[in-house]
Amino acid sequence: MMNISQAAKRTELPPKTIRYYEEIGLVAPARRLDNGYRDYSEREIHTLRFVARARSLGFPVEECRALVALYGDTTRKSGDVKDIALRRIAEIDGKIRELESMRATLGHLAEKCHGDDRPDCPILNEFADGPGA
Amino acid sequence: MMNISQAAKRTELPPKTIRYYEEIGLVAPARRLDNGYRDYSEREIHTLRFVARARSLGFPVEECRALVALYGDTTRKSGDVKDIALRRIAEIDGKIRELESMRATLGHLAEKCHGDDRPDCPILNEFADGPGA
DNA sequence: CTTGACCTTCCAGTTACTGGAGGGTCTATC
DNA sequence: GATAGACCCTCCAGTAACTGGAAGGTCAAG
Repeated sequence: MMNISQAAKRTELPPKTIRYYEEIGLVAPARRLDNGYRDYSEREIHTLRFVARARSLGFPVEECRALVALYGDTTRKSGDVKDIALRRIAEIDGKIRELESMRATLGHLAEKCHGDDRPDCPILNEFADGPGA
Repeated sequence: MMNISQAAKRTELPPKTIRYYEEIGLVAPARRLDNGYRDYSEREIHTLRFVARARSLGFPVEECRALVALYGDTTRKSGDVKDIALRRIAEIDGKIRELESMRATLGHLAEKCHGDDRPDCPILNEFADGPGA
């Protein structure tokens, strides 16, 4: 008799998110009690946690779906899982590079800006006239 | 007589995006020709480029709105601009840290995974049983 | 028996576009 | 003048992954 808010506590996912994962078929529909309430077993908590961990590492929901399927497939090849992970790593690396480039540009600009009551502002100037103009 | 696709080339924004920015009031509505086509002047190209640069540095559209307003306000305080930039930098730093943490975890896991035809997979194991289980 | 905290479903909104349908316009060519 | 291809317009729907809220049923305590 574990209702959705208990499941939420155990998985650290909000109830809304659990319902959502069920709705999109990322996890199997929960058993229902006579009153219509969802009832969770350890098995489902386990799957929800699996998904929560994958999501927290940045895997998009569709890849979580694939990962859940691989997890349930005892004939899987670990190479398939690793491929997904490596692709994800490459994406993360790309995003980090992009953010670091933004961070560097913004850092330089902020340094050059007095940040006082006067209107003169190198940040706006660069936005207006382009890099290094 | 600069139509939207010319403006798109000059600003490196897709025509759809330019229309969108107009629709949400991020930029002023373009003048229209008799046939209903938008017609852009240098002034608008300038603003669109301003927005494009701010967006490329990761400022959300709403902050771009604020930045455009500050740009047009000759009585602005550069401190207000700098505040926005510093907040943005803090956000970027937070995202970078988050991504680096994901990256580290995934890197370790991928290293430990053979990535061959066998089903045994430390990545799935960790997703299933939690960190360090 | 009522209050408050649950639960349910369904709908709308978020961010910043992007794709596509349906339809008008312009330019060049036949 | 007709047609083709490349434009332009508007409006609607969809994306990712939820989140908030309304409307209404349920349950446990007092």
